[in-house]
Amino acid sequence: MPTPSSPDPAPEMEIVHLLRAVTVELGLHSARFANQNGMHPTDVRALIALMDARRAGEEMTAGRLGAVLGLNSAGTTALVDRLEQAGQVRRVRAERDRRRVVIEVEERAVELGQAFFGPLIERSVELLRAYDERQLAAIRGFLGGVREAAAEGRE
Amino acid sequence: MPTPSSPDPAPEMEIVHLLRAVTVELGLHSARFANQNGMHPTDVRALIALMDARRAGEEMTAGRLGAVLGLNSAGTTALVDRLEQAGQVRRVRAERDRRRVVIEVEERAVELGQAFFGPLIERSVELLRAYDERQLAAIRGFLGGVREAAAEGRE
DNA sequence: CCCTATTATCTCGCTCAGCAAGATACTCGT
DNA sequence: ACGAGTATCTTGCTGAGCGAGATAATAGGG
Repeated sequence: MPTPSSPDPAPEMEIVHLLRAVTVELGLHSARFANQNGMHPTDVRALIALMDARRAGEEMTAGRLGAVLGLNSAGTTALVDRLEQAGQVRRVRAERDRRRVVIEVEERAVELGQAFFGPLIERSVELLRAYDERQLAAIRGFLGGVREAAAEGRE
Repeated sequence: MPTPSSPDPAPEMEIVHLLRAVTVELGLHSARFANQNGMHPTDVRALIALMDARRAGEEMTAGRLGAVLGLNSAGTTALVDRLEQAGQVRRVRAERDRRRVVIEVEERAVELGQAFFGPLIERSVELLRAYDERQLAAIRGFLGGVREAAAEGRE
């Protein structure tokens, strides 16, 4: 009898704990990337948000970036200052509305990120290739469902 | 043509991005828990580590906790001070080796955590119940594989 | 066309989490 | 019982992020 006092948890709990463990491990992985490049966790999150926006073809302004990261305006300015000084990002005043500052990632930062996260991403894609469409649908469904459940209650 | 300049990425990338999105969303979820209770992200991570240890039936000392969270000894002391003052944790000098300080979570913190994370966990278990054993094996395999890949290069 | 309300970013002063270095307290092998 | 080793705590400091408010640009009603 492994844990005699516990009320025999559902077998699904194993996967729930596994998902949590993965998020912890990915967080530590990002932290290593931050350390190696003299950055802070928030800087990494910012770069990820910026690259997501770029891939989606959307402009990322200082304000939107701060909102995504949960920073106020002062913190956002400091963050962009830091990233700009490190040469990972540049400020571009918007032509149309010159109050807005569009943040663009430098090619340098993109390459840095790919060099570090590339192997992990490749390994993940490899793992997925071993599964059939029904299994992939399950993975998609589970992850999407958890994301939705976690996103609930965001004001 | 959605993104004419991109080199047509593997369809598996969708799931990789989805996993990253889930980790971001879970991070924000934890941050909300921290905010609502006047805590900091590190405090939440500490409570999670403590409850994991408790479930595994292991003692968690100040030193081990600091190592898990990547804090040095000063930061660890400050962290435990904070949690103790908030009544979420108690210090217990070990009988055998009185240099060691075992950290135990107060029942109050466990209940707080279950009240907040319970619904999300329950929803996740529900999602999983919709899949057959072959699909669950795929989810386990993928998450476990990513965890292992991310854990590589941890000194 | 000006004047006001609104929006977007930045500046200033501060708080507090976490770090480096070292002090303190306890244990164990010889 | 003493010196090396281990676990935690103390001190002083750095810097990320916050609150409040300044600055700059736009949009709309008179």
